[in-house]
Amino acid sequence: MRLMPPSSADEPAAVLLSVREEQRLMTRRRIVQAARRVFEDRGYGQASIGDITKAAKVNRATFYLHFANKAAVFNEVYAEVRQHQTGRYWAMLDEGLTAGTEAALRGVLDRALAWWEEQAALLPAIHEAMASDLEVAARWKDQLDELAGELRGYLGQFPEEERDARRLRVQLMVMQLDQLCFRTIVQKVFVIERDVLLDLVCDLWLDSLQLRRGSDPS
Amino acid sequence: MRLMPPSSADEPAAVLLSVREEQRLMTRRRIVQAARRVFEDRGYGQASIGDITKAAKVNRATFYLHFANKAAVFNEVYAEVRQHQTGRYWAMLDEGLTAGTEAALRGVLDRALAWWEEQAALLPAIHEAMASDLEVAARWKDQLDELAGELRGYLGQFPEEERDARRLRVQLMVMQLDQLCFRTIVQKVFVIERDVLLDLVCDLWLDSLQLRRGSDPS
Amino acid sequence: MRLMPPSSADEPAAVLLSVREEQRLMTRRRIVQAARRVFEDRGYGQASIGDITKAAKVNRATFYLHFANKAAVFNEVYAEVRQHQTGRYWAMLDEGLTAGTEAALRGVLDRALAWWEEQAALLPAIHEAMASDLEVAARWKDQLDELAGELRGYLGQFPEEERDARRLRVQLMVMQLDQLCFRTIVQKVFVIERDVLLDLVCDLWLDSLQLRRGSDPS
Amino acid sequence: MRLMPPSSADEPAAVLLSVREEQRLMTRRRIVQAARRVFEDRGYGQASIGDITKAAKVNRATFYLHFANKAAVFNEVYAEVRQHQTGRYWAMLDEGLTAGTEAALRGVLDRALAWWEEQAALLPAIHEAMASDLEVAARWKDQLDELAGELRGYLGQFPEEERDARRLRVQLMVMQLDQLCFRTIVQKVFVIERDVLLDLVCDLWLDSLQLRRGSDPS
DNA sequence: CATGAATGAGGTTTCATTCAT
DNA sequence: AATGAATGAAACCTCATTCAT
Repeated sequence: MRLMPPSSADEPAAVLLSVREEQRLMTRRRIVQAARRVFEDRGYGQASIGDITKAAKVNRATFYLHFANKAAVFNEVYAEVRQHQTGRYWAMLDEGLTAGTEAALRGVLDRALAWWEEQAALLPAIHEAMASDLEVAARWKDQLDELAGELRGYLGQFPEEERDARRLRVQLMVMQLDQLCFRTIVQKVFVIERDVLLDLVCDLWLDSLQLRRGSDPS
Repeated sequence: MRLMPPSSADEPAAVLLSVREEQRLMTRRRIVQAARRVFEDRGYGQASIGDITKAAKVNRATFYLHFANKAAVFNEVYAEVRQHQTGRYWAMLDEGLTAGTEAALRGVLDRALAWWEEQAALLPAIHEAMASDLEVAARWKDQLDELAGELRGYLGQFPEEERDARRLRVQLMVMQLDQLCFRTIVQKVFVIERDVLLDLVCDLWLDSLQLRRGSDPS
Repeated sequence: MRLMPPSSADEPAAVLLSVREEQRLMTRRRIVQAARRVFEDRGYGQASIGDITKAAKVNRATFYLHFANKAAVFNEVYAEVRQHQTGRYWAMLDEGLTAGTEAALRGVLDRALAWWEEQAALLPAIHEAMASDLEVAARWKDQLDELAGELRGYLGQFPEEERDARRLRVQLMVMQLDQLCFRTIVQKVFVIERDVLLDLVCDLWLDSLQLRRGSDPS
Repeated sequence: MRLMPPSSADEPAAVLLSVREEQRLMTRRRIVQAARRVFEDRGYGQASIGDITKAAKVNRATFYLHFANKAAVFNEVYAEVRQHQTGRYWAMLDEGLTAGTEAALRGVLDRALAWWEEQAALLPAIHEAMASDLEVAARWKDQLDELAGELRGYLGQFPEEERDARRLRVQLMVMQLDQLCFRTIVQKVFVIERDVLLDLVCDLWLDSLQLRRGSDPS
């Protein structure tokens, strides 16, 4: 599609992009950022492309130069969120589970809740998109699978034949946490204080994953 | 106003309705049933009122005579699903948990999966509506709370002060099951065989709810 | 249309009407009165039959039992207004013109303004109907012609051959007064104080109808 | 933004418009002209936007690109009519009144009648709109006020303190003429031959405005 | 590359009107 | 005589999308 990129683009960090290319990326960026704001304000279904282009101060037709449709921008917005999360989050979870102590687990879960609190604005849109758009749901599953890949420390503790079941369990617990956070933090349809919530979840994980309780003794 | 109904009308329960009333209810019923079909086919967001009235072979204006908008019919469709579920399902769950044996629990969860399999067609719409419509989400929460009310047998086993936490745990496990079923049975984004799924969930519940494992009697 | 009115109806005042007939008239009356209120509130075009039946607390279908359409009720409402006006108003005008003095004329015009002020609420609807409905416009012309019939005193002063032109002139002046009142009193698009308005019109009539000015001497 | 227009664009009056602009104006023009035809055929209230776009062979959405609603196009149509009238008409009236002779006045009024005859088709819509839409009524008042501004010749004949009253009188006579023309020429609810009408009006104006009758010289 | 203009396809809603009761 | 239910037509409006510039 690009005809004359004078040299290799997208390798390291600060390659020289042609002026055009740079403008193009900037516009794309503007659209993505505007889209995020719009999705936060209006959710997924209610957000129209008109809303997005208006927010980005870009012509509606320009949008179609960069994205095929609403789902496409949404995926880009969502990808950013996931990128931000994935690296740290999962690795941390592995550490916490490997340590296996209540304190470690609590730390991890506390961070998870914090992440939810930060992202609260965008999450209704994400849930909506996930419920209505199979493609988005598939991405979410990918993420759960990435998680599986990161659990090397934790899974290493178990004999080969148990690992699949263990991995699945953790995935289920994460899924449950997701739901819970969504209903309590985002939708507020479930009303529990943060501390109580944290205690509850922590206890539940300890039992469900059969981790040693409380005092990690000698 | 009614001149001639020679004897008591409208007392007990399944009384003679006036002809008018009956026709009216039939039309309403047709709309609700058609709506269900449409929601099953197209999900919530993509379903238009035109689709529904076309399916019900009823004039568009007639729809508005019975319902204020799409959300209103949806609520009626959803209410039917819940009614169908609630009575049996929760009571059964209470029994299973009270028995506390793996076999009993497995039986219950098997029934739950069966329910999900039956309802699979409508569930995408339900999830969509729940994600985008706070009111529908609130109904879902109500249902979880009804559940709590039915757990008399199970909760009775615990001392007063533990009950709240226990109740919450069960609710969380149900929530998790919901999610899991949705992703595996409905969206099929998670691929697990039914047996494996059942084993997994059963084990997880036993641990999470700290029920006695396997053979109880002997 | 009436099958069994036991005796002549509509002659004097208190003929015995059959019960049905009486109910019928009452309903009709309710509709007309409600219609008037609605026309006053919303004008002619914006008033819907639904508005009227809602205001009359009568079923929409009932409306069609009494009137063919909106124009039909409007005509009945309008007829009442005209009835109320015609008798006094025109006779008075004849007297004023016959007297021919400024004082007399001023009295008449003052009453005319008062009438406009009273009717202000309904007039926008009347004007609207008159502009869009030829039939209503025809009624208005009828009224102007009735006026002509009442001017016996005034026209009697002139020789036979002049009378037509004189009559026409008066009609034109009334028409002008109508317009003026509508713009000033009802639409308030023309802003003049009442006194100034009265002076102006009075002077204009004196000139236009060539009446003797001011002091009616000897 | 325009890079290459080598020399001055858009200065004087009938400049080169960009191709885009020109196309846009053409479309707008088509809509306005079609609207006029539709208003002539169906009046104001009965004319729908669908009628207009069908007549213009333009998509309904295109309409909304150019106008906010029916009232907006109507105002543009009406503005054209007024533009066409204003310049000549009022100036002519001033001349006629300044001359003050019956012949001159008759000439003016004859032209006025001719204007009404030309515009007859659109006038029902105009009256309708004026009756139901206060904004349109306000424009009509503006026009009467413009008239006032043009009467320099005529008003100059009177002492300062009389001018206001004189101006108002002329305005009233114009208003009356409007009404009369509407009822006779457009609605034909008043039936008078053109000559008789002209005589009548002419005489009436002479008296009302106290102009010298008939023979001017001597 | 970006844009203004135009389109077509729907969607929701409101009305006037007619039947069967 | 009065009504509740149903209808069909149409109105208005909004969106996603595509051209020509």
